[in-house]
Amino acid sequence: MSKLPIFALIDCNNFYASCERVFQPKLAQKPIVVLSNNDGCIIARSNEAKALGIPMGAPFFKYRNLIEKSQVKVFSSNYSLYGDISNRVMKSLQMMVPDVEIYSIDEAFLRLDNIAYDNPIDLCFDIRHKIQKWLGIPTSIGIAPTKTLAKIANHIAKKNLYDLAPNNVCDLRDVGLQNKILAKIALTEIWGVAKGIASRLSAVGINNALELRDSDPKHIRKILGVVGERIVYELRGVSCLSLEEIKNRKNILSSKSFGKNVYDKSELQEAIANYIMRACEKMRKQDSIANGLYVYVRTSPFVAKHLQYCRGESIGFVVSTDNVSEILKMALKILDKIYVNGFVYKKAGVALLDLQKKGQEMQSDLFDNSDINQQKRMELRQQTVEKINQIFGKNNLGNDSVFYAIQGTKRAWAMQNNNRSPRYTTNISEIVCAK
DNA sequence: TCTGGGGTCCTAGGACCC
DNA sequence: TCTGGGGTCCTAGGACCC
Repeated sequence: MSKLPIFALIDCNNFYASCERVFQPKLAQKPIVVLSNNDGCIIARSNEAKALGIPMGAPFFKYRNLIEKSQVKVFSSNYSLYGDISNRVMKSLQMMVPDVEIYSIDEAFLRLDNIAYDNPIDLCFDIRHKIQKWLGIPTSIGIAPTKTLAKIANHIAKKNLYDLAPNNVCDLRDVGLQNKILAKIALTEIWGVAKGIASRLSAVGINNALELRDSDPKHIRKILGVVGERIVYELRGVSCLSLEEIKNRKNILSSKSFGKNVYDKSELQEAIANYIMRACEKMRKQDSIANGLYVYVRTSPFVAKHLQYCRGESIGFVVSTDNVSEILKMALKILDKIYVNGFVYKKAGVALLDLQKKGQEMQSDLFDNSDINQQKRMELRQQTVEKINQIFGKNNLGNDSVFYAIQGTKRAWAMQNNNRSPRYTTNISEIVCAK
């Protein structure tokens, strides 16, 4: 019989809040919340803020009173900072463990078998200790024979449930322990099970992780499809999901709510143009080209007195492309079609669709008679613009050094983030200063 | 006054082909 | 009156994740 695999899931505790604390240590033990774009929703909370009863995802304005009264420190989201610290965490993990799958900005799966270390628990203690010491970020780790069980172990580790993880490391490899614990795990605590699937399961009398584990996989497949069947096996300790390599994105979105009401087409054009630039930048960074484009605009669904409007449209490209100015032109053409005067617009977005690796594109279309030399010139121009922007960065208004006129300079629609901390690690003018 | 953004995978059903 | 059957590809939409 072959050895069972050993998976670990490491998760940074209250990640965004912890990042803010790294540079403001006086905030240790203090309640912190971090807000979404436009300071709209609460998307991260320190333990102290959770204890005050502030829920995840709640609209900020609904809790403003409580937050002020309890002197909760409020931050707008600072993705340059979180992204940079995340990179450092992942790099550190890769130094300690050969097989790492970066799963999200604050989580990674590790394979702990087949490495020279006597006891995986000791290794995890060591990893936690080092991430804390090197980067100031607290973590929790769950260990188990499958990814799905490791997720559950991590859930236990984070809160030290049932006193199984006094050091924020929970080892759930033992079947006897699994038998005891899974009955206490709600369906929605299982990775891949949310409200919809949980209610379909309880309709057939399955109400916790143990009952799901002990169900007939074929029966579950009929109800939930192959995804559900896989969860049953994973809960049984039969690994169906392995570590995945970093894959290029297949779609890239850029969409944001506006910081104020928008009425004019010209402002929507500015916003769309800027979103296209961000999306193209990401696409070109991963060396992909797009086969399609989606653009949408909408009013706010929360303002009942305004007439609602939401419309998007996608197109497929005849020839796949990463040409920014061509994509921009097409996006503005879609906007012409979907824009209707008279609505109060609150959000817009673009998506580059069906991306593929550059250089692996299909043979050009027979009717593609665009001039190769012109294509080369445009590519060279784009690369030059990117180089200049890389060197000179953005101006105070948020524009790149070189940008399209249609991107505008007023950016009246742009989002608000009144409480953003400095970009300590990615912007030289905002670096910590010792006085 | 004020309600996030960015992803993935799977399935069902229609179009189309032989 | 009787009107095949099987396969693939594509797309929209649902469900989930962080």
